[in-house]
Amino acid sequence: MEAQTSTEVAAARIREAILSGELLPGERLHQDRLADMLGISRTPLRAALTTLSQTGLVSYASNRGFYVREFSISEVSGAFAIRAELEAMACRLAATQITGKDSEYLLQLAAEGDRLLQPGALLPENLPAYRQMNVSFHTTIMTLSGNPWITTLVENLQNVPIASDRVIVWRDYDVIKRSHDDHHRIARALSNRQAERAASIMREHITFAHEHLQAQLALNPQDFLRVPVAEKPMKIRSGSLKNRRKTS
Amino acid sequence: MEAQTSTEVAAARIREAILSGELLPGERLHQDRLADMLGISRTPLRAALTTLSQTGLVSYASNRGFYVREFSISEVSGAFAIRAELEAMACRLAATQITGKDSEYLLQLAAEGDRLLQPGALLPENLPAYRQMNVSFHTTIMTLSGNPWITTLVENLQNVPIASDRVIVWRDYDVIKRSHDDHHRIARALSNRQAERAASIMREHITFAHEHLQAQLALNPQDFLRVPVAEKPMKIRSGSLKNRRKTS
DNA sequence: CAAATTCAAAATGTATCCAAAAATTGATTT
DNA sequence: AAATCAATTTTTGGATACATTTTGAATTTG
Repeated sequence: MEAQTSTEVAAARIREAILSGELLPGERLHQDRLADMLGISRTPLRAALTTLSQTGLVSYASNRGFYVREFSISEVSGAFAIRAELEAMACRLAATQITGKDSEYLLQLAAEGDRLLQPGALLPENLPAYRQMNVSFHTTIMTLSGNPWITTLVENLQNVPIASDRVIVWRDYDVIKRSHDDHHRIARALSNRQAERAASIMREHITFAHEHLQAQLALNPQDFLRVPVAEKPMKIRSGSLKNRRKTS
Repeated sequence: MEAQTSTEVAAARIREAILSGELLPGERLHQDRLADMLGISRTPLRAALTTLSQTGLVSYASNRGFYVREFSISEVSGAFAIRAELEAMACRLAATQITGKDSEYLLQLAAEGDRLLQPGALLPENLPAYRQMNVSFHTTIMTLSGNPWITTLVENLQNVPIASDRVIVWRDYDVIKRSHDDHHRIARALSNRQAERAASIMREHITFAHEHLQAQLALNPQDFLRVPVAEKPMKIRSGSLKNRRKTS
């Protein structure tokens, strides 16, 4: 088990709390209270908040403290647009230098997706696995691009709550099926070193995901208020992050 | 004059020290020493280092401290490649929504460049002004794109020491002249809403800058060991950041 | 003699305390 | 009654003290 400093734990915990909607956009992050809730002192808490403020999840004003950052619709859209461009670029680069082993891995991920979609629907119990497969597929390609900045920058963009590829609208089977078919085509195009083709499919893949998400957001906003992301609960003490006060 | 917290001052000071080469890549950043050098305690210093580690200038390992981050050649190249792509994208987006006033400003910046290059060379005393004009030109276009992420992400890439657009190889007049001619063409293309044309020129503009910089780096590496960036010296106490020890 | 081990010194991580700034409250004035 | 201002409270920023981890050199052991 690797050693984790309480700053890192706090940062991860707060990050999850924000992405999951436990802490709402615009909400003030009182240092005393938060530190108390997490059971740590203000020093590591402030370090964690400083980290998060640089990654963009938290905003900060000197002498006024930290807030959960608010994202405008245009920022969310913008994040998708850049992701589409960067991941298309990743495809272009990856296609020129992909090895047989790499293609095999991508095709394997696609096959795993097939398996998870076999029932003719994305079952709730298969959602985490599918999500994991999806993340792996995208990050693998970005890694294969050979340009580490793509991974880094896209990671930044994932911090925009709704634009995260951890969000999957899993109710609409047809859309998922088609999206997964994109994965197959991308994997094949990369295997065949069809750079521009892979890039095009990827661009459309992400652009459509954006469009679809926006449509869903307009229809069922409540589904996105609390995005289910908690893979590993990462519990520090017991109880929720909110509604805890000093006991002394 | 706006209030600045000592954390912010320290971050700015260390940032400059790294970009200017005063602190060398890979160098260990001892907290006690650095704090002492800057005349502050470790608390704000650590906050500053945390900030810098998130922006990518400083690397960090838990319980092992902070280091000046080392960049591989491939990372520097990668940063340029992404910049080329993102700024080309900015051109594409800006072209569709540019106003007369915006074009006028870009053309004005180009005209200022003409004025600075009038002598038939980029004189050392004109270098800061030219650099400023160059930065303004690029950031203006990114702002006009309407996608704030472009500016944010490119700013991240600027933290890669050599890939910063504050670096201008000002000795080679022909190259600068041609590069500045690109600016004119980009400004005109944007004014005429020629999106793809503007994007193409911008991509080549940055790609060539990279190529030229690499060639220069191979020829005269010493020119890049200490990149002259200090516009505002930002002196905290007197003396250099290095070679100071506790006096007690 | 080399590798492993131990233990002290040094450096990092965290808690607590103090100072400075901002927010709030209440009184006062218009 | 609304606005203004001063005093109080709250909250943030920074310094110091303490705890934990790492490091490195001396010592031991095979």
